[in-house]
Amino acid sequence: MEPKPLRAKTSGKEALDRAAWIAGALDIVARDGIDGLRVESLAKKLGVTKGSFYWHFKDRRDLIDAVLDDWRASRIRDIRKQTVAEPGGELAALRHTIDVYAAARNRKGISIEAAIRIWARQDGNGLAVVEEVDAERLDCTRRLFLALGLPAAEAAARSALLYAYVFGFSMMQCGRFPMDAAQTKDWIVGRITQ
Amino acid sequence: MEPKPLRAKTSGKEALDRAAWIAGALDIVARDGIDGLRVESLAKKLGVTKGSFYWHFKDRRDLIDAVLDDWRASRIRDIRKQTVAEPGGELAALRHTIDVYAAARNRKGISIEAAIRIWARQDGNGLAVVEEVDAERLDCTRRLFLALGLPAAEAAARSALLYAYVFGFSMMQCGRFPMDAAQTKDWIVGRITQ
DNA sequence: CAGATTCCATACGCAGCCGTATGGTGTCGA
DNA sequence: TCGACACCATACGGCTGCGTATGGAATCTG
Repeated sequence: MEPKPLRAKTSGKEALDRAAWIAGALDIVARDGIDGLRVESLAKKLGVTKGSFYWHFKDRRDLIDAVLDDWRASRIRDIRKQTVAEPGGELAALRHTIDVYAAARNRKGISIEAAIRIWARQDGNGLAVVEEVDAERLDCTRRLFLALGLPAAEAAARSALLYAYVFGFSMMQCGRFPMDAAQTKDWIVGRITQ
Repeated sequence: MEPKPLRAKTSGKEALDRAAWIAGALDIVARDGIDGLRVESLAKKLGVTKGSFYWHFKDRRDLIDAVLDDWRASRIRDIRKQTVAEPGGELAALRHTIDVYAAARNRKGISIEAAIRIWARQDGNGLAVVEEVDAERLDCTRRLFLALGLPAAEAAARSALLYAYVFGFSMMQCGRFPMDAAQTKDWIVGRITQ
């Protein structure tokens, strides 16, 4: 009954699907931003022409919305995965979350996030997506603080500080900072979580 | 002896100088980013044609560099102004700095900063400018913490937390957040400064 | 095997933008 | 009054990018 949309081509070249286009688009977004995401250059990067693109997508906006949906889903999936904690392991989970998100590694993810966030200032749909991700992230860390027994207001404040710090830190990773000193980081993590 | 380059035109229309072009450029950068800064659209916004632009600037890159220089100078001037403190007033100066920089107002300034920072990831000159501004801001707040008698490592860590928080907060001001609750803000400010 | 469907190439018109070349108008100094 | 210069308009060629129209090759279906 399933139409089985992905056909296993016997020839050497695999047919592209929307997921492949979105993956390629994310590479470009990380480097050039949403505005730098061009149909023809993306097609060239994938080794095809835009004739292929306009078969999979209605227009450029359709691609952008697909990228946005993909990003939202992956970001929500990730924050939920990073913030799972056994009872009693909430503090370790918080430290782990800060460590993962405020990392010099994951440059591509940071670039994508920054690009989407900047662009979303001028776009209603993008704005909604960013707000959903922000809300979920704040909620996940807030729940951990609540599980540690903190009062609601302090849990909200700590999660806000955590998120703002992590995001601000990652956004400033253009150049090497004195911020990446281990001693400084440890002090900050303690200040947020304890 | 001075060549007096700016002539007071007696006619109604004032002649444009580089400063006027830069000011107009900053408006566009705030809305569309550096990549959205186009010579012809900027000229249209200023009520002239690009014939005028190419008299004042060598090319589009020349304008961008001028915008960068202007932004760096104004940001360094501003952080120095906001962080002056009488002896004994360092804590108040720190609170004032957080209040000024992590404000929902000043949306244009935040947009400009974010746009420049994003764009600087792909540009050497922009990167250098951003790093200069970051270094100066970190240094200004660090000096305040040092004046409060904190040890050097903690002063550095606090200034890093302050900067990352303020910047992350301002970058997330797309939608309304639970972060702007007065109670939450007060808790965070205390956590950073005390 | 014949037709339908999937996936992509090619070609076209249109628009935006860059940088240059060139001409025009107003203002200044001698 | 007369160049000289500051400031800007107009016009041009070239490039990039969007979206569409159309054709073609490969695969699936009956």
